[in-house]
Amino acid sequence: MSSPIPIEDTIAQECLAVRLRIVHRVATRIYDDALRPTGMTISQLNILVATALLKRVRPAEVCERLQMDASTLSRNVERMKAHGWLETVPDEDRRAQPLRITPKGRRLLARAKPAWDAAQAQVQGLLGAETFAALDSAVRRIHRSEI
Amino acid sequence: MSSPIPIEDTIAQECLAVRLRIVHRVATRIYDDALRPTGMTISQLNILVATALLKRVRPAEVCERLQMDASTLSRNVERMKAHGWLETVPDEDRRAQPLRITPKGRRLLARAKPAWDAAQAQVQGLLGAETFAALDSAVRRIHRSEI
DNA sequence: AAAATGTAATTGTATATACAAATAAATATT
DNA sequence: AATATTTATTTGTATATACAATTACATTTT
Repeated sequence: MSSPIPIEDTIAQECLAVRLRIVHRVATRIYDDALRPTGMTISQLNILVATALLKRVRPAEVCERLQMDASTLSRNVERMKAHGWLETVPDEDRRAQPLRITPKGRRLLARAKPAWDAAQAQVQGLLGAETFAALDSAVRRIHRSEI
Repeated sequence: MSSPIPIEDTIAQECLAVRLRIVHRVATRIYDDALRPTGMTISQLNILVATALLKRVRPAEVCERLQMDASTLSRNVERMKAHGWLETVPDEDRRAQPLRITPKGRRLLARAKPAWDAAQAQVQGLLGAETFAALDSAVRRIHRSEI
């Protein structure tokens, strides 16, 4: 006669979310600390990188890539435009507000690179090599499944 | 003569943070969607589980386990107390405000279990088996390194 | 014992996030 | 062509998060 396992034991032992969220908090803290002297956060750096990479990109495509709600991106872009790091360019479809990185944004990116290097190395050490591969394949699966 | 690789290419190809944050957003969406009928979020469920597991726990210990800032936990607990899911019990050290799950909180936990099961299965499928192991060992490393 | 230091938690303020609703413009339907 | 539907983005509102400062209490130092 064994007593049933309490719900909290099962969830604590198996929950993916709690582990993912812990790692997310720790990593965000490390990147944000490193980036603080640049005035940018890791969330904003990821948006800046996506924009620089795609040259000229609609908010909706950044949302798709980063799996971010459009309203979240909108507020982040608002702050980044206020800093002069991003700008909006006209589009044939007048609903669209394509984004482009500004020269000031490019300079910020160059200045932030060493801070990113340091944070990346620190988080890599904390998470272990297998974690990058796991996250990368998870992201690929997410992007494939959203077709 | 090869041109240098642009900063945005390097960061996009290697950044742990962007991958972690994408997976975090997707997983949070799935758990929160599943839990919505219960009135609880996955962040709150994780706090409820930690409290139930430890019977009677100081906020500072929950913060340590979940790697959450004390002010963040304070606001979350505030909401959960307003719902009647958690309560504060007295402590010898009068600075401390130990937490305990209420009977209402226990009933919520039981009611939320099937929703958690469904979300957990869905996220497991999306992230793949190797991801749980990677995250779990990362969390263990984080907890060990914070001694 | 008084003063200084340390610790636990909360409060002020800001960013990050998402859902729901609104707005504006393009496309499809009748 | 007028109406309906869809699409792109923003705005309203709420939770999640953290840093800095504050409050209240405990411990250590003098």
